Amino acid sequence: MRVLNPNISVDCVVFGYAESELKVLLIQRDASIANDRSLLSWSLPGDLIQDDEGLDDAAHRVLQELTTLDNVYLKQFGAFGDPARVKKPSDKIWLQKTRDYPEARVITVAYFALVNIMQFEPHPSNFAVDVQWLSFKDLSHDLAFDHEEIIQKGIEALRREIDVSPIVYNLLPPKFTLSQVQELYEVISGENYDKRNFRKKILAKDILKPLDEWQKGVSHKPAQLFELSE
Amino acid sequence: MRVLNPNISVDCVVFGYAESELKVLLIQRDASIANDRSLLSWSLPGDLIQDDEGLDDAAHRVLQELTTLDNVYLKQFGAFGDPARVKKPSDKIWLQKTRDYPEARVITVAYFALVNIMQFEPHPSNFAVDVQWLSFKDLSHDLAFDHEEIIQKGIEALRREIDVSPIVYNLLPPKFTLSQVQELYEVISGENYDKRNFRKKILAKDILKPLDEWQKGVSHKPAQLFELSE
DNA sequence: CAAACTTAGTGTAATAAGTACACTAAGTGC
DNA sequence: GCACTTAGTGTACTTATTACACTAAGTTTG
Repeated sequence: MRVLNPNISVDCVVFGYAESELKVLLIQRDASIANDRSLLSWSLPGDLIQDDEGLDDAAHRVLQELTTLDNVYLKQFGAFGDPARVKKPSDKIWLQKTRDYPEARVITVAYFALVNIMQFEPHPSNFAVDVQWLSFKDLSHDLAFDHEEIIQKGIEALRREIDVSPIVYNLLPPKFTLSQVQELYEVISGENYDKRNFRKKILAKDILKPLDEWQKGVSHKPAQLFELSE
Repeated sequence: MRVLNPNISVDCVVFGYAESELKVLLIQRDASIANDRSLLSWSLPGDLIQDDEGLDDAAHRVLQELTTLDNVYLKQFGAFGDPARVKKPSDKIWLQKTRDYPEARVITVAYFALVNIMQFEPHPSNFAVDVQWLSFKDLSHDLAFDHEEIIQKGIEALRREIDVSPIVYNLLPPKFTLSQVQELYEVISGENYDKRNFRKKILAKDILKPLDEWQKGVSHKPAQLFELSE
């Protein structure tokens, strides 16, 4: 039996990468409950946890329930508990319509995930009526609750991780070119790197395996493909 | 009016430094309630949050209430929410005796702090009957709840922070020698450094100001004292 | 009071890591 | 075949990291 804890939620900041841009997976909550289009603001996939599940489990479950995304790497990066997290009228109304204890103080534990947009096709389900990859750089300023702040902290956590763990390759297809890797690093860090130096550094890590395969269908010299070794 | 949220607590891992060792500030919970000495296990200073206070505020308040420590730098480093966090009989009894909802699922948001043992003299208060600095390296294995794991994660968070921010100086007295700094770094990281290289590195950061003062009362060449600039 | 002891304090050479920089190669489109 | 586009490569220079050993200034001891 499913008992939701009224005070604790999880939220997932799912990053994707396409068209040379970082994307964030956002959902639109079902507004039919209210017949009010202003409730159709974007929010992170997240929900209350169950009383008998772990935080990591809750994050996986919620992500699966709302977006059908399964089996992704999720990493906790912070808890957000400003008592004034819920101040927008649309958030209040939405809580009224959907929660058993709409006035409850809620803190949320935030996770980030990295997925390859092409491999994972999210679909809305449960109370999500739409799921979209939105460009990180032009996120609207009226996300639900404090989700804008959470996303901001999420990318900072991602930046801290980028040089110590190979997780960024989750954002790329299984076979990729070094230029793709470089562009991805540049998008995440907001800096530009020298091509030769970047390749030197990335190959020195010894985690990429060159393949006997080359890009196809590009109108210039095709690049060699690589994959993550192991 | 004070309304405690039954599901959310904060815990503080307060690090100190003395006798060349890292110490952790632990409290002993009041066992008189139960007349049972087995409840006298050590635990981190922590308690439920109030419904109308922020997480950071709660951490400061709780630390102040239990140890009288005030005005310390606290940094959030994780949320712990294993549904089986409470499994030791002594923890269960203690919750029964002290909490309005002893069976409630509780997740805790953990903070770490660094204080100079000489400058902050903690005293037990509220439900703490004793406060002690215990050596990190020989912490007993029967801390309350999952506090051992929290402390472990706390030191990992501290290690990540040590080279990017000057917070470690919170552990030292206002005036200190470079050898003290080195020893502190070694204790925290668990590694040994070359004296000359270490001094070069630490002085290159340009955050230490040499004073016209020297150690006194030591039976060897006295070392020059430094302070954190600004 | 001299010798032993303890920790402070200092520089240099060698190696490794990071940076700056420009041309040729291999495709496609016209 | 010429223009265009991105791939791919090496070297010199600068900066950071490492390894390493002796003298200095006190105290303690015999």
